[in-house]
Amino acid sequence: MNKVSQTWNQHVVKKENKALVLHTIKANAPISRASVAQVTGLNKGTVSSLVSELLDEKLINESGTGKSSGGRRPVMLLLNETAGFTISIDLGVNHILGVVTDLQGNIIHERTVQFKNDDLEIVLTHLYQLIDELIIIIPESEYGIVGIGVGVPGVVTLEGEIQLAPNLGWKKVALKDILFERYRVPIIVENEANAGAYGEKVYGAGMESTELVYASISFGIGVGLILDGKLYKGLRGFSGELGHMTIEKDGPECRCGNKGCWELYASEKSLLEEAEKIGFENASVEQLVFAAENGEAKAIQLLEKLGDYLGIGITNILHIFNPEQVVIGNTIQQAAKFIMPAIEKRIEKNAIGFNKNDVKLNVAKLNNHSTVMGMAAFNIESFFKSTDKEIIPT
Amino acid sequence: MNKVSQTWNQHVVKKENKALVLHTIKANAPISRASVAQVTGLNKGTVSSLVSELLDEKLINESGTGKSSGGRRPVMLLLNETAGFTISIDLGVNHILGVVTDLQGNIIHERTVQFKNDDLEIVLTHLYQLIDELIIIIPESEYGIVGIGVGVPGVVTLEGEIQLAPNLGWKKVALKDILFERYRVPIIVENEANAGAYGEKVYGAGMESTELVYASISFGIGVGLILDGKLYKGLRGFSGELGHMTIEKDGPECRCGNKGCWELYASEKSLLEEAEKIGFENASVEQLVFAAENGEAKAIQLLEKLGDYLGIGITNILHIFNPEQVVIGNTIQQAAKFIMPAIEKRIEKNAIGFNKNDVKLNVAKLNNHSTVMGMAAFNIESFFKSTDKEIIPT
DNA sequence: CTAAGTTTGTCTAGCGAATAAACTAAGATT
DNA sequence: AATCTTAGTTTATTCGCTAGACAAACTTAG
Repeated sequence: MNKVSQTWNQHVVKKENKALVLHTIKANAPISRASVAQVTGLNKGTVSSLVSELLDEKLINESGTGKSSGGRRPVMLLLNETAGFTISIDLGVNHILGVVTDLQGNIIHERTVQFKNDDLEIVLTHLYQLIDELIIIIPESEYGIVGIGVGVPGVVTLEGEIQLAPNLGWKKVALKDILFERYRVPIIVENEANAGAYGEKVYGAGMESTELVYASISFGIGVGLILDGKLYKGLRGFSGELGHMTIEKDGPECRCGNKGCWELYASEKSLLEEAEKIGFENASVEQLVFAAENGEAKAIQLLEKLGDYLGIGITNILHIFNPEQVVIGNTIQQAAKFIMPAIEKRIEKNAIGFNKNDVKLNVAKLNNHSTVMGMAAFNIESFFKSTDKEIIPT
Repeated sequence: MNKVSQTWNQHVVKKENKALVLHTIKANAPISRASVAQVTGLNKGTVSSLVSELLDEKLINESGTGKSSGGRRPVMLLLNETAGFTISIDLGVNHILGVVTDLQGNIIHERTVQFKNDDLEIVLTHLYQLIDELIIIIPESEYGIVGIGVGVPGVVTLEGEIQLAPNLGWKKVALKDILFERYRVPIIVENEANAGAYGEKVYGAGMESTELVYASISFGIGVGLILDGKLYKGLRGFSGELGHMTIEKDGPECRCGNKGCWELYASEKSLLEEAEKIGFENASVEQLVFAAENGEAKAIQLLEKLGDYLGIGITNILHIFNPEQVVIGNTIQQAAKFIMPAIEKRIEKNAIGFNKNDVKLNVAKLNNHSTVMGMAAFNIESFFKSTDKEIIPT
């Protein structure tokens, strides 16, 4: 018989309590030791000693005294947000968006590259160049670059290998290993919709929600699932392929091999194809929205039809997950004014009352930064986990 | 600011370690103290003292000495499975299945009632009578009836209120309160598919799986989700309404208000309606299977078509969740021989490789006992949780 | 049959981490 | 100025785990 389970001992207790104190300071800064004790339920003395360790590790700072509430004035504590920095990247089909954030998720610097050719070697060159430029900008700090995170439009395994990125034309790219080889810092590679979901949960529209579904509507459709407050990835990391959920069982064949997939009706690609058919030649979403805003009926109809199709899939989502919130993100956001009412109308008409009553439907609050901020959140979370002392086994 | 979080202290450590020891004994019985220490990673002395407490609480028993492996012979430990009993019930549309189980999930006694009239008052009378009969049978024990659990074909809130049971014609029935009022023991009311999923996970086909989707195919379709090893219920408990997932966007209207719902194509109801159309008057699933087994082409075709429709929805499930296992349960199991190959064929043809490669597709191993055993598992788990000492807050 | 080695299970001492309570510090209130 | 309040530190105590010693009970080898 093999040793199998996590045992519980005082090391674990300390680790968890320390993380709790750190998280409390991060979330409520500036805050005094006394308030931390009250919020967490820990004893004042315990908090004092944990805080002193966190100060030693430069993870937090004292920031002068606060206001008295009738007695001695408190010493306020802050997260030392510049103790380290993340490099967080949204790798898209024809652009890369890269940011440097501090440990609080504040964007220190931002940079975008546009390109046409999606060949792996070429994109990697752009990526290296972008990362190298961001690295130069990062100020000196205690922990330096705590991680590089990349969100990609494709299927990513739990091990950070891109299995398939159809819109880039990539297969089996071990991006995590490639980047680690080059930069020797912790690397996280994650699906773009998963990252977007997490970004909206941590910094965006979903800060109050634990059950959140993020629908990334762009060229294709990807969905990120936050269930019970955590990103849900499935057995191998391939969950959330709702773009390839059949909504028309005898519909046309999708390139994925399935039939009548949602993204054949409700993606940017399908929108632009429909537009082409009725005379909008080579149009972009932006142009269609512009036309719609100028009152062009054909454009308005196109967008509303798209919203209706989106509503069909989102109704399914409500029935499947009973989420607290559904967030619509990625490039389609530009058309929010026209699609959101159509989505709501479809849900209102079709969804089961219990499942639609308490749900909030929102546009991504971080705009085109959902993915990049999700990657930042992954990086930061992973860094703080690594600062917990290792448990020494016997 | 309010006290908000669980703090970690040595009471929690002890509670968790004790639960770990108990669970290890439950899962590996008969087992010696030494082996428990090895398996859990806890110190021998710690195990000894926790075991002695568990013995005092009559939750476990010593059962004589085991075989020596070259030294002193071990004292084997067993779960005291008869320290208490559960009453677990599957409340169906025209029958009630009730069982008494011990704490290991062994069925001690079983009883079924059939009826035609689904009026609440009448069904409750049957239910009371059944429970009363089961109570009489339960032997004297340390903890007595540790809980009554009822699985119902309907939408159940987190608070155990039946919001709607369409096939029973019930609305807003606070069954949990009603039963507690009468029996004064812990009551659990849960959706039938959720219970079935849990039953298969704990005692059935899914014992090795942490990501399991259980599709209960009967008059309607309900789905239970085991994600990350736990039952996933969504924000209010209404997840898993995959029966009302649109698979034909312009399909006929469902009584739920949506269009082209999966259960309009792939449920027992739809099967029997189709059968009626081609001359099987007033047939049952059983009769159709009988006909198919006798080589009647029309019956075979009907069942295969049903399997094909099921395959469409299950393909969606694979894309949405990337599960480890999909289990088909409830009354449709009788037709497994004909529908399973059709389901597999559809998945093979339509599902994305990544999502179908590692998935296991199975028929419920507990047959028509999935729900009842799930309720037993809920009861037992809830009982063991309640035996953990309370953490005294300061 | 005996001596040596092995395994099980208990016991004791010690350690780490949390708590309670006393204490110091520094303000507000009357 | 005297007293009350609140913040933060220090000390003593408690609790649960671990290590290691030890006794009991068994196997194995000569």
